[in-house]
Order: sequence, then structure tokens, then C-alpha cells
Amino acid sequence: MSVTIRDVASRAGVSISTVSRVLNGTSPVREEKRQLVLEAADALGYSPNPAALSLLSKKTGGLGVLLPFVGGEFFSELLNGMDEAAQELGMFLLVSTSHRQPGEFRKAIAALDKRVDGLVVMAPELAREEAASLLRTKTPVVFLNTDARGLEADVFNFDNHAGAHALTEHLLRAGHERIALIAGPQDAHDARERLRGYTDAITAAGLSTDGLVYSGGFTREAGFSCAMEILEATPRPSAILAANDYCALGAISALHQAGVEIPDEIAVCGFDGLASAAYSVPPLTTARVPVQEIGYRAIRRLAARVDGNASDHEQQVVPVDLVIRGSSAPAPEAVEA
Amino acid sequence: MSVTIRDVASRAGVSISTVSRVLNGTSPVREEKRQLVLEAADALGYSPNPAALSLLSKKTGGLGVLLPFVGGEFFSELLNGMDEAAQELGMFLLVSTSHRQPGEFRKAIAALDKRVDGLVVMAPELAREEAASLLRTKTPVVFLNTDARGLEADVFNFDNHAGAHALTEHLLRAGHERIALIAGPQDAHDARERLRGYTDAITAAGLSTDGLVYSGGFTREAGFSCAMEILEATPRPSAILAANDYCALGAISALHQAGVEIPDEIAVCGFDGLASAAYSVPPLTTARVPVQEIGYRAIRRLAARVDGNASDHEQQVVPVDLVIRGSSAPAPEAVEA
DNA sequence: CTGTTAGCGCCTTCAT
DNA sequence: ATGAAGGCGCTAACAG
Repeated sequence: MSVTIRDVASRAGVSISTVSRVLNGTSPVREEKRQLVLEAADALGYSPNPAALSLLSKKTGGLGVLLPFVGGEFFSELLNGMDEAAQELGMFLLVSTSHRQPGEFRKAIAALDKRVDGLVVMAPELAREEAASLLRTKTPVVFLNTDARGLEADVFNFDNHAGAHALTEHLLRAGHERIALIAGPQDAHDARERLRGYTDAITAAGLSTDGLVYSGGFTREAGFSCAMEILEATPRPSAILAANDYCALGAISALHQAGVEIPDEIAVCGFDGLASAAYSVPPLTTARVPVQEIGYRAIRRLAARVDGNASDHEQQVVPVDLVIRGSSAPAPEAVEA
Repeated sequence: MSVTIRDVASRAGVSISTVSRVLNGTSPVREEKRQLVLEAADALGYSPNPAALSLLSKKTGGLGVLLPFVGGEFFSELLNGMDEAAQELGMFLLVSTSHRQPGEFRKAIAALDKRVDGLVVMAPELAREEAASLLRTKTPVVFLNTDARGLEADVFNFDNHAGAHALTEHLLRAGHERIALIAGPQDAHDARERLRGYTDAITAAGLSTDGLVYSGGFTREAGFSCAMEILEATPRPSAILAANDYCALGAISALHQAGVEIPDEIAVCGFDGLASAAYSVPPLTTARVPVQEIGYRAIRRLAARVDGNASDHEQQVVPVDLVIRGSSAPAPEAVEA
């Protein structure tokens, strides 16, 4: 049994209300008793029971984070930024995953609800209606990289379209005319947007995407096997735009194994701007997303909404940076970190 | 205001205890009322308030995870395994970081305590006495990769010594006589153990480590800059054992940039067995640690202890696997995933 | 079987 | 300025 406010009260020889008043500074208490209480609390190592507090205040001090899955540097960085914000706010993070399964998604939400004051939800594969239905609970929600625009919620989405568009244009400018896309899972909003960005750029250049779009995924494995396929194609593409950095890294590994020179024979671009991308061989051209910063801002925003300090809904499309490195440039001179 | 047990009771026309009994199956209730209650609960979308439960039961359903920091694939995989276990158990994870700072460490513990039923603590830089002092609270603790052997707690440590020893021997067997070590932060238990493993192997071979130990770190940046230093050394080492995979990947990047052939001119080994290591160019020889599995087991173990189902304290040194790939072998044939 | 009651730890009126 | 009492939502005796 843990030490309660009653223990402190009896040790200090006062009532529990006095203890409460001293500890919370709710109303003035004679200095003499004040000291007594403070000493008693300190001696006993008292700290209030969060459950009791939460029962009264209807607040938990917790923020829920629901991710499609935890894995890879992307989520690490995201959590990193979130944790930083949470620590500053004196709140804590309840992390859970949906494995991209609607069923698990709902279960996770149910489990999290009531244990947290708000939710950050990243669910690229979530249909807009489902996102909308989530909003019917009164729990504040901040969506990340989710198709939730126009909804009554805060939304931070990366500019997947612009990023893919810029990367494709970069390759076009370098003279590539057959640019393959290793596409991500098409049930995911971000993957669809990247495909759209790629397609728009190719089309605008008067070229066609016919036979150039490979059904891949966000993993190294997908990048590896798609790259193998691409090597068989005739005419063979001279450049690859991958679904993300991991996918690109998998492709690079395949090309290296096949003895294909990068970027001379085939150029490769990724997406996300992971730390890994700066240290690959050769260093990877990519579209850098400020992942950690977004994690940080999402939590700050959520906390503000929980406190009622957030008036309008912020719906932002976060710009991404084109980072050109050796995997797409003919003569890489140095690692650009 | 959320729907309470009282709302369900009045809707079903019964008392709140009946509702409680039906929902918890505590004691038999006439089928007729049972249905009424079930329907009412369902219609109202009732779910019990965790804070109230927790106030009664002294259990929160939460497990705290305290990490040195969140970043990189290692922690992703760890959390992945932990999340899997937590979901199976119907518990949730409260994640926090200490940034390897004793002050923040204590603060994080204080914040987590009482909100969780148990704690998984990974703190390689924690002195044994501090670990011991953590145990004085009644909260069950499972230590990960922490110097806590002999303490009254469950401990899962990776066999850092054996891993480093095996990697060094592998390099010695390949004929290397000047093997440089890029050492990790020496205030960290795991880094010290790896240094010891390396030193023991070198010494056992009748060689010396003089001038071969570089003060690096667990990051790509450290690996990169140490590799640059190593290239300047005379006589130049013919192999590098890095503090971990990220460090090794940084070193590989530096060597590549300097035009040094791997493994022909310099062989490189990492430690951890990250997914990245299998896809680097060339693929990285490393000591694979079952990170995800350890995360899973740590949580299961913690839950068992919380439930009182764990009698003795399990103190395990988890074996690591030597994974030999192209970065240390003369003729890599294929990526070994 | 089922309703009533007493807390779990705390804050907040309401008296004093 | 301070103590007593009520109640947050729920479960577990305790009476019926």
C-alpha cells in the first residue's frame, strides 16, 4: 500500500484538506502548518495517486499515439520528437500500433480511449469516412499522414505529391526518359500521393508511365525484388524512384549485387530523408521529411487542443526538401549529411 | 461526461451491482436481466472507467518502458516486440526516455511510477548501485542491457563480450593482425563489454591492442570520423570492428568515399544485426542480437511478475549470432538477409 | 439472485 | 484558516 494524503495528514497533525491545500496552493495556510505538511510529505515521499486525480478531473495526463506499426527509423524519429514534446509538457505517451488492420485499429482506439486525453493517429490506409467516425468521440485527435482533409481535426500531412513530383523532375532534368517507379501499397494515402506526383511529372514531360510502375512496398525487401524485375525489363529503365528510402536502399543492394553501377547505369531516388540515406553507398537522393519535428509539433498541438487552447483546426501540408546525393548525380563528391 | 455504470443500470432498470456482476461475470444473474443489462450497455456504448478501476484494484494495466533514447532501428525493433507482447496481454505501453541523463532518468521514473504496474528499464550507463536503488520501490522491474547482475530483478543482457570476441576471432582467422576497434561510450555497460571481448580475443592471439582502440560512439557520425582517422594511421589497420552497426555503416560510408575497397583493403564488422546491415553495400558482417524477441520476452516476463506468476529472478545473458557477410569476406556472393 | 453500502485517494464545497 | 463531508466510477462485502 502506497502512502496517501491521509498518512501525510496524520503525520503532520492536520486534516487532509489542509494537506491538499498546501500541496496544491489552493488557498492560504498558516506558515507553521505549511511547513509541517511539507516536511511530512517529503519524509513520507508522498505523491498523489494519478488514478484518484484522474477520477476527479477527468484528465489522465496521457496522450495516445496510434501508429500503423513500429519499425524502422521513420517511427523512431517520430517518437523521438513526440517524446521530447511530451516531456516538456509533463505528459506521457501511450504508444500502440494497428498493424494497418482496421480491426486492430478499432481495438487499439478502444483500449486507448479514456486512458488518454487526446490521440495522435497516423493511419495512411484509413479511409476518410473512418477517420471522420473517429472524430465522433469527444477525444481530441491530431491526424498524421492520413486522408483527413476537410475534417474537423488537426491534420499534418507531408507533401507526398510535391516530393515525388520534384524527385521525378530532378531525374527528368538529368536526362532520364525511362524512370521506373516502385510504388508503395496503394491502399495507403501517402503511397497514392507519391504515385500521383510521379505520374503528373512524367505526363507533363510528354512521356508515358506505361510499364514503368512496379507494385512494390515500403520495405527493403520490396525494393530489392522490384529492382531485380526492373533489371530484366527491355528497354531497361535508367532510373528508379522508390516508394521510400528503405525501398530505395533495397533496390541499391540489388543493383550492387547485380554489378550495376549507380548512378551511371541506373540512378536511384528514395523518399523520407532518413539518416540511413545519407550514409548509404552511394549516398541516396531523397525528399527529406521533417519527421522528428512533425512528431514534436503534433504533440504540442494535441496538448493545446486538450487544454482548449486551440481555436481553429490546423490542416497543414508539410513541405519536403529535395536532397540530391550521389545515387542520382553523376559525380558525387562528398557525403551530404 | 462519459456514460457510467449508473446510466446502464437505470436504462436496464436494475441496480449498479447487477450491471457490474453481469459485465464481470462475478456472480450469476437471472438471464432476463442479464440480457437487459447487456443491451443497455451496448446501446450506450458503455465501457468502464479505467481510473475508477485502477483506484480500486491498485493496478493500472500499463507497463512503463524507459529507454536511454528513442532512435534508430534498434529501438524500433525493441518497441515492436514489446508492443506485440503488450497487445497480447491487453496491457499498454508507456514509453519514455532518459536521454542517458541521471536527472532525467529519475524524473522519468517518478512520472511513470503509479501510472504503471511495472517497468522495463534499459539503461546501459546506469551504475549498478543506481539500478539497485530503483528496486527499492515495490514496482517490478525488468532490466535490459543494464549492469544489474546479482540484483533482485529480472535481467536480460545481450552477450556483448562473446559477440565482440567472436567477431574479432573471425577477423583474426581471416588473417587480419591489425584490427582497429571503434569503441562505444565507455560509461555504457554494453560498450565496455564489447571492448573487453575485443581485447580478450586480440590478447589471446598474442597480439596487442596498442593504438588500435578509437574512441568513437554508437552513431554513424562517430563511425564515419573514426574511419577517417584510421585511414591516416601507419601502419594502417586492415580491419575495423565497430561499436555497433550504425557505427560500422558510417565507417563504410567513409571508406567508400575515400575509395578504399571493402573488404579487400579494409574489412568491417558491426554489432546488433539490424535490418540495415543486410542491405548495406557491401552487406555487413555483424553479431545479430534478437532485439525484437527480447522486447517481447521482457514484457511477458514483466507481466508475469506483475501478476505474481514469476517466482525466481531470471537473469539471462542472451546469446548473439555471428552473421558473416561481404564486408568481411573476400568474395561475397549474395545478400544474406 | 439482487439491491444497498462502504470505501479506493483526492479535491472541493460547506461550515466553522 | 481549517476541518468535515460529499462524490468522481466502480467493485466487493453485506443484507436481504
